[in-house]
Amino acid sequence: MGPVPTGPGDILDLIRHGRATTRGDVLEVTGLSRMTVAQRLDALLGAGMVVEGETGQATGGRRRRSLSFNTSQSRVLAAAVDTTHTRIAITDLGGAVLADTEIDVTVEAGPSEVLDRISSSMVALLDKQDVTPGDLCGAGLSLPGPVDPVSGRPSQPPILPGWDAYPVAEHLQADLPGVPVLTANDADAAALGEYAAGHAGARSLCLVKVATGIGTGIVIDGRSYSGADGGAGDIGHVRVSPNSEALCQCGMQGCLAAVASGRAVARELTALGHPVSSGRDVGELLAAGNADAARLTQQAGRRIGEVMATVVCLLNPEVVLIGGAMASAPLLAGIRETLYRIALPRATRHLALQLGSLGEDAAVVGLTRMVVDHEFSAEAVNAKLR
Amino acid sequence: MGPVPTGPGDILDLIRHGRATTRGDVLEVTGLSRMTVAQRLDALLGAGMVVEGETGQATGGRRRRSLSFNTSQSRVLAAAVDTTHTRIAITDLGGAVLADTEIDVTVEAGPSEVLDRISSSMVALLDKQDVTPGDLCGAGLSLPGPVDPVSGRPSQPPILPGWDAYPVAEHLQADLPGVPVLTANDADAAALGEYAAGHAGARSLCLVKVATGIGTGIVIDGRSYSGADGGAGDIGHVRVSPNSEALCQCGMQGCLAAVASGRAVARELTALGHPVSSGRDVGELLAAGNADAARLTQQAGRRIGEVMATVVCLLNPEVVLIGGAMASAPLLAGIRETLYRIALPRATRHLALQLGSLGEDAAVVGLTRMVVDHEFSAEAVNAKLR
DNA sequence: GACATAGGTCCAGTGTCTGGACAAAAGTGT
DNA sequence: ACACTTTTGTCCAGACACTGGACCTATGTC
Repeated sequence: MGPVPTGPGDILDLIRHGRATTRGDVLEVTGLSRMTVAQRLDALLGAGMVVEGETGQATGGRRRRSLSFNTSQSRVLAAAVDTTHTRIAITDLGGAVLADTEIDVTVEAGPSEVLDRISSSMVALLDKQDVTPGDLCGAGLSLPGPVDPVSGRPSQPPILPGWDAYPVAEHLQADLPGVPVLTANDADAAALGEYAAGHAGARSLCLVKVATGIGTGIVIDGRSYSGADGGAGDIGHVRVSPNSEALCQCGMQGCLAAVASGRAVARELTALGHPVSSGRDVGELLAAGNADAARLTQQAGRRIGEVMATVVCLLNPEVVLIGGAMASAPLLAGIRETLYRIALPRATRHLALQLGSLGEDAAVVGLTRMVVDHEFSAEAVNAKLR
Repeated sequence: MGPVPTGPGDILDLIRHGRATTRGDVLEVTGLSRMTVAQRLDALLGAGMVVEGETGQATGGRRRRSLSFNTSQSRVLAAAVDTTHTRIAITDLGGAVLADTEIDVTVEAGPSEVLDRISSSMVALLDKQDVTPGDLCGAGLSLPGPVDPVSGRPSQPPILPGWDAYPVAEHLQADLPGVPVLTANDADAAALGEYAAGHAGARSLCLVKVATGIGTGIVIDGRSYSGADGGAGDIGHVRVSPNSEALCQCGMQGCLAAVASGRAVARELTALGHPVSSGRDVGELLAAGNADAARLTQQAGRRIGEVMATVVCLLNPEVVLIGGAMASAPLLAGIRETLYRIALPRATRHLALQLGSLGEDAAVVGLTRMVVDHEFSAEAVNAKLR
């Protein structure tokens, strides 16, 4: 067995991560000979993994042709499952959404029924767009609960009854012959999406998803960190109000989620005469400019900021983003207010705290990135190309 | 430039991390031919990086000779700086302390004076043990404050006046010609030490250092995580008692460190007639079986447990260890009590929460590990051995 | 002493990468 | 139009490194 010193995959990695954008760059970065680089690029161009473009750089001679990852060589099918609805999308390999749909299905119906419904919607979406499973390089699914990083299965999820250790990927694979299926936690996927879309250089990024529940996703050095058994980022059940009587879904009292989640804000809004129930409903009121919703959401943000102060001190992230259905100016203002007051100045000094840029698409984009990172890793590509 | 497909360094990595302990293992894991493996091992054995041992495995034929990293091929000089004293040690490459000394020097004296004193003590210790700088493969120094992961210099330390961005490594290098000097935060170093000594397989480990101050070190996948600018793990200034009037060193009120650190406990003990001031003093009272110290330390543990609940929810670590001068049964009991009551059951279900096993040596062992990881990385070894 | 396992070494063959030379392509200037 | 520059493609002999089989030695057990 001949070894693969510097295979095409390694070159692709350089190109995908922007460390080389022309042939000259590849030559310089790898130190390989021109012959070898030409060979590698032949393979990559031949396989359609890389495409050439033109750069307008006028240097007094022939212009160098730019190299870039071919994001339209195939598609990714992504499904972002949330408690009451699921977003399904077909994306190109850069995370651009080519087609999407949304179905109303509550996770409480259990994995078998939910996944069947997702599966048939996926097939319908593929059909409608004239995409066959063969056009897909992978599929991804995110869940609103912890996912074991090794097995890829739900890991003792608090709000997904009957889902524990359910073989999610295997279930979907039945309708997607030959397509690898990856799974992740929704906040983790969203964090990876925001990382890929706008903060690809950041050493550490933290996304707070505020919707019906509250959770965070952590990206360190470009890789999702999900903890020993997938439970990392679960800040919804941190005790913030020891004396509060607000009962949380988890059965405890005083959880952050019990006083600051979409569910909690919805309850307060209902009491004020705006009958809503989910974080998404609150988001709609916010978008409509409802003053009560803005005030209560900002108040929730202040409580979330308390916990985020600890998170920021502990992780010292470069970027903190706010996502989820309730992501909005009032929420950001509330979080910012408490965070900057409570946390050590040194921890917030270089911190970028802002709203996520992808909105509802974050998880879908993150899933695409996961699939692409997996299917176009140096090893995978080296294995594919002889 | 000939590439290095699978250099000796890669083989050493396998051996160092216990993924191959015999020649047969190396053959199987790498898939290389016997000839090549023999060549690589010749190089490693010849350079003294690997030594052979005997295994008593009776398999009905010739016994396989075990391969192990040669921990006595050279030495590491480690200095663990704490607020009032510094521990200096010479270790072998496995982290075993061969000689050590301690000097009383307060960091408030400023970097130049402190490092001069450390430097001369280092030289004295080397002389006494007949070790020359040439026998060292590296040196490490840990500081009780954030260290920038890129520059290796103190990064806006709250309690190290005058140390900000001071070129620590360069200062020490003057007396250690040709010896690479690495720097780290003390809790990070201690976490890495405990990881190396007893939890080498853990995906994520968190060490809480409770001494005069409170901080944590985080190890993920065998590598220290210190955040965007070295500030990760700084939980001492998380607000736990919003209404407390206890003023913290940092100028704020209600910090964890203000109510649960060694300094806080010492103050309370002094009020009870035991005149002490540092976390170390408290540790001595604890060791002597003082009941007041035990009670107050356990009480401090309860407060620390509150914050650790958040930490555990956020990071979902596999192992949490208690270290620092106040590490003791009462402290552990206090932390355990609150943590298991407050945190989500799923987060603590598989959690190993215990006292660190290295005590005062943790940081020194961690520094050794840092140096060894750096100097005997696959790339470094491949570069050294042709 | 027969047999099993671990390990060393020789050697021809294979395949990959180098590095220099040369040429073509695609620009810019006079 | 012509010379010059920069980027890229291609040819080729030589240098290396690794394979994989054969054969041998060392060190065990039964």
